[in-house]
Amino acid sequence: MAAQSTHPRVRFAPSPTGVLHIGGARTALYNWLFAKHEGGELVLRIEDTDRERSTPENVEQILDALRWLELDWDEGPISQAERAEAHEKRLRDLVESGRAYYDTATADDVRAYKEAHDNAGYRGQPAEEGADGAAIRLRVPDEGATVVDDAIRGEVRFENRVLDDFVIARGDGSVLYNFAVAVDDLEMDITDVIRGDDHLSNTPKQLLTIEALGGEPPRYAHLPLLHGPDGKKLSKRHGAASVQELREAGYLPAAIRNYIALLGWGTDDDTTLMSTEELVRRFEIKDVGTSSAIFDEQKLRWINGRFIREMSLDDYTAAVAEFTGREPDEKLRAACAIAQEKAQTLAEVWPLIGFLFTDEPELDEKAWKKVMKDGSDELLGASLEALREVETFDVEPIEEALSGVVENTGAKPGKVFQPIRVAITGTSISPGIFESLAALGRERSIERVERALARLKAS
RNA sequence: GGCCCCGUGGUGUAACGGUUAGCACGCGAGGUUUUCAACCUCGUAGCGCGGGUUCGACUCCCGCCGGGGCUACCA
Repeated sequence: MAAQSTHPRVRFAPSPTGVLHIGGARTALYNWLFAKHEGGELVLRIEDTDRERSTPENVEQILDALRWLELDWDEGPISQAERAEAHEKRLRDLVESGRAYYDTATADDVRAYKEAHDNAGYRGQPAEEGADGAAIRLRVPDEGATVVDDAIRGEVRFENRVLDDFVIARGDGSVLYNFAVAVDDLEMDITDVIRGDDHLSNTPKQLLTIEALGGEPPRYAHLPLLHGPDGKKLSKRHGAASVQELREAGYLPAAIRNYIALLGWGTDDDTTLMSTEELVRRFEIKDVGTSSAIFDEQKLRWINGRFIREMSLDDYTAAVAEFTGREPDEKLRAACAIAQEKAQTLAEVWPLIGFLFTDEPELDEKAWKKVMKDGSDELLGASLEALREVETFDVEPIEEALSGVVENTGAKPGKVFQPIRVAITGTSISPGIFESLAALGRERSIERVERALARLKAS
């Protein structure tokens, strides 16, 4: 096993498909939390031995998503291209030392071999060097076992006799992932690798490669995979499945960090809401669970709402400004002030305050029908009179005036307030009615109520 | 098929040989209330199945079932 280091070098390697999935985000977060908690450094390696997938644009999108999530790294991104020389050299070393050999066997050949040998691992016959299109395979020992000492699952044992001599380089000389990553981990002095469970079965290959190279392997930790609500692997079909989509849906980076940290890891004292600082302080890789989890957006919504309500007005205004592409000016700040308690996500804010930023709010006919009943015209008329007489158009005087209407008419508060709400916002859902009126201002409030009244009388 | 991992309410988790199986989201009811939220109270629902081991098993062992991963000259 790797030597204990007081200064861990942790590497993580998101797939550069252009989309940072929730699972990938969680892996990145755990790597980040681990590195911070242990006081080590985080190395970002791009898994781009597949050149078709990892276009520069895709890579940049992944980096963007990570930056937005506020997960920074100390070194990298390291790309395949800049490591090519090292890979070739190690490859040559292995062939020269006899630990790897040229082989022309096809996938069918390998299958046939296994069938003939009771599912034993494939063992090839070395071909002439440079034989046409020959790939290079690593020689796997026949005896013993390759054991992964996993920080989360404990020892996982793979019998060498069932492991194939696997291909480490293609016929054209280019190297394969399991070889490349093993060489990089070794040469870059990586001490800890935290990644998805789907790599557990690949780990013996990497272990064997490092062993053949005469190096010490890093410590591994394999995270259980994430699934969608149907228990299948999480994908776009399950709604928001990527960090980019979560961002568009109006979630806060800190809330996402809190939520996905809890997907597979929990505290011993039932704490749910945690600042990132607290996450860093409490995160222990050994406490990560072993069973796969299902991404549940409802709980994320709840956590996000809690984070929103705890933000300062300035931070909140800035977040809303960024999300809506507006200036975080006084006007927006005032609007945010009356809506902060109401929204679970940033996306829900604008529908609540948009009426303040338009001359004529869009009217929700359904809401109008539901609210404007018999007698609404009289109550609205009375409210209009009361509003006209308010001296200072602030929350308290407005409340006083409208409460007077409720008292004088003996109507239920809702009968008085809802028509006003629809009149000034166009909908039946809005921030507090007094706050909304005050924010809209005298002129516009009165004008809108007049307009509604006219429409009411006309019908 | 072979190899490997996993299995506590609908969801995320805690307890890990002895508790009325805890917490949170959700859901339901009530309260508060100018709408919607928020907030408060109460409630709902769980150890996949079958064998062992043990005085005692959610916890340990075995089998089964279920889910997932790998099994590429993909990553």
